[in-house]
Amino acid sequence: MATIIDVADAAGVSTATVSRVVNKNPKVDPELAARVHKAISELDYHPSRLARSLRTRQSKVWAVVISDIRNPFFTEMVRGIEDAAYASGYSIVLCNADEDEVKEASYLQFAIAEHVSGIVLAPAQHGGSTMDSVLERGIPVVTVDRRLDNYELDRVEVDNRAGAEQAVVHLIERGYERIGLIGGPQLTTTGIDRLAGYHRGLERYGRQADPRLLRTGDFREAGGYQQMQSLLALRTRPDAVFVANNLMTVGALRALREAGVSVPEEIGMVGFDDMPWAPLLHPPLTTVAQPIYDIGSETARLLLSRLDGYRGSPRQVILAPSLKVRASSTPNAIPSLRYSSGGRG
Amino acid sequence: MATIIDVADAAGVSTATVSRVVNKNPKVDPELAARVHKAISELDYHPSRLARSLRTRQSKVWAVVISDIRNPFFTEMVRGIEDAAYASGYSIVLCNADEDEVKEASYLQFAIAEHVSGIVLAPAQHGGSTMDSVLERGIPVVTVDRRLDNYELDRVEVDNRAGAEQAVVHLIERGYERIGLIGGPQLTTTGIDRLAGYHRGLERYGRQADPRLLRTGDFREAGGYQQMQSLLALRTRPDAVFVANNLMTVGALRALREAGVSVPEEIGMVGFDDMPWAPLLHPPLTTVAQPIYDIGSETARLLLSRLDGYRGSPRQVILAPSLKVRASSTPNAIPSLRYSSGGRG
DNA sequence: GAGACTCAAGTAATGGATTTCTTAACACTG
DNA sequence: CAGTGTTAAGAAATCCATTACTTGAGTCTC
Repeated sequence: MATIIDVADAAGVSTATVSRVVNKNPKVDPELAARVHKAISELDYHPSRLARSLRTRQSKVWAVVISDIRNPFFTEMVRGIEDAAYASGYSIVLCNADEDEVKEASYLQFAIAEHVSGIVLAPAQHGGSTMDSVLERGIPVVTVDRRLDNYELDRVEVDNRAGAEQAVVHLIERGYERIGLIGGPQLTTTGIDRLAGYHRGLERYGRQADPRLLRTGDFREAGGYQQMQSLLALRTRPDAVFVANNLMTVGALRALREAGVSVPEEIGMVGFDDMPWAPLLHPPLTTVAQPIYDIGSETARLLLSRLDGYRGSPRQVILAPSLKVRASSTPNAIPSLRYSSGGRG
Repeated sequence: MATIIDVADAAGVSTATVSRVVNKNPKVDPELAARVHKAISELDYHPSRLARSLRTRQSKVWAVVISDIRNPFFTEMVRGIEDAAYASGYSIVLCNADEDEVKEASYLQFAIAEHVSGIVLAPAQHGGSTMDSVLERGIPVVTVDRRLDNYELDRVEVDNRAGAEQAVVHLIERGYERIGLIGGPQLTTTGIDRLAGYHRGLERYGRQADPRLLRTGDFREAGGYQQMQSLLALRTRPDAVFVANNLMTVGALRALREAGVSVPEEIGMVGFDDMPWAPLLHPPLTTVAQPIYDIGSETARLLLSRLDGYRGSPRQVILAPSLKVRASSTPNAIPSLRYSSGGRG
């Protein structure tokens, strides 16, 4: 493997000159530059990022720490980040914290040690994550989807409260009376905000939440399944349920299917996060859709501006969710319509 | 940020001794070691991986180059890899080649430059990927899901041919006559093998493929949608379709839904790759299920054994797929049964 | 007790780049 | 033509750890 010294020797120049050529320093004699280029291609020389990073104290890499790689929401978001990063010459190291604060912390340590130039974080817990060591080192951080309440950072989210509120209002307007909730962990801001939106939706119609209909899941399929089973075990079941994320919705639907409960007749359903297969479910699922890819690209934009030297106060980008009404929440729909509506838009 | 020199000064020893303590070299005076440990924790010293990797010419990182991060198959597989890697002290850099050979090559270059200790690759093209530069450097590579025909490498796959064959045989036995195919790119071994399995399934019943019913997709949702539309435009449509991957199946189902075609009555469907939501679709989807997580952990196992010094000839691990029969392929099923069968197993 | 041997600890080379500082060549000015 | 300024190129320091080699103290043996 050729090093800069080999190239310098081959081209008959110093390593400094090779470095200048590689880094496109304009004040190099074109003839010398040509010799260097020739040597580089002949020796198939590729600068060691390791050595370069060690010296410059930065690498063109972002750490993207997400909470669950199996959640299609996050992977689609990562795509949005990656496209923007790639276009600006950055690579991404994807770290799956698995909703585990310890794993998250170890990945943040990794990011520091690796001298990444920026971090995107979807925190496992809103109050956790001691980011101090990261921030001390001046590494810019953007939180996405969820936020950290104890730090003032650039962040991108959707208006989770509004989204949940819309979902509940929609269910009320469709005539549902006993609206249950399978919420997210109260350690996450999305869990908190969506719960708040649920309450606000009810309040808008002068209703109060029935605590017996409230469940807290783990944002995973298994949690949705369990919590729905628990709701079904009630003496008086809810007649509709708002489920606060996509994976839990899958689990909840499975529980309903197994119990032979018909949707939307016996129980109406609205999920959070739209997915390509949502309209194909039985019945097609009403969801609160987030502009996932845009969330990713907005996040990248904020990080890029920091890396570009922006030193202003933290910004927040709040994107609007939108309700995709489909059959799972429309008991009074004409059956033939029920399956045709709700394209992916 | 503290360096090894700071620690050495604080503890009153040389950097060599600090390094020995950090690397758990047993021949260090316990008293000195204690002083070093004290200094390390007081200064909050973390060794620079960069410097360490530069010196040792290896880093405890694997590059995992997958072809499509939006495909849940790959993300679940990555989980399998990651769990095993993490347990052995390795981190993972996930690279999304996006079915693009150029991007794939650039990520492989990145992996070399980064001195990763191993590479997991799901190649975009079976004959492409000049792995020469990687292999020259002795970096162990395991291909997964798809293989590279021009290199002899450790690899993990499912028996794609058998899976496709099973799917087609199943459709025949359910009474379907004109069985179409939405296959994968013939640049991928999975695309090739699943096509071969399709043919073999037909042959087992003495049938021949009707070329008008064969379509080649791109393993993405949009491709499945288009190809299904194209099949629906035929004068004599197929009465069943085998779709060679999960995302294309979603697209194909969307096309059917939009065209108002009933499944399984007018057209029977079998998809490749089971997903949590497959039983929840309308109708519940028959699939060829792969042991995805196990594919990931087997891959990690092969890579770990190479890193452990194994120098033997390349191994192949072929896992068996299994057919999950659900309603989308069973036109004669008793309706009430149709929705209860097909748990996730 | 001198020479051989052990062994822990230190010194310094090393990995591969970047970058500050220095040098030398050249042009320009008075 | 001496003195100054400009500038490209080279020399060498630097980033931070690992490790081969060296040193020196202590042990052992005859």
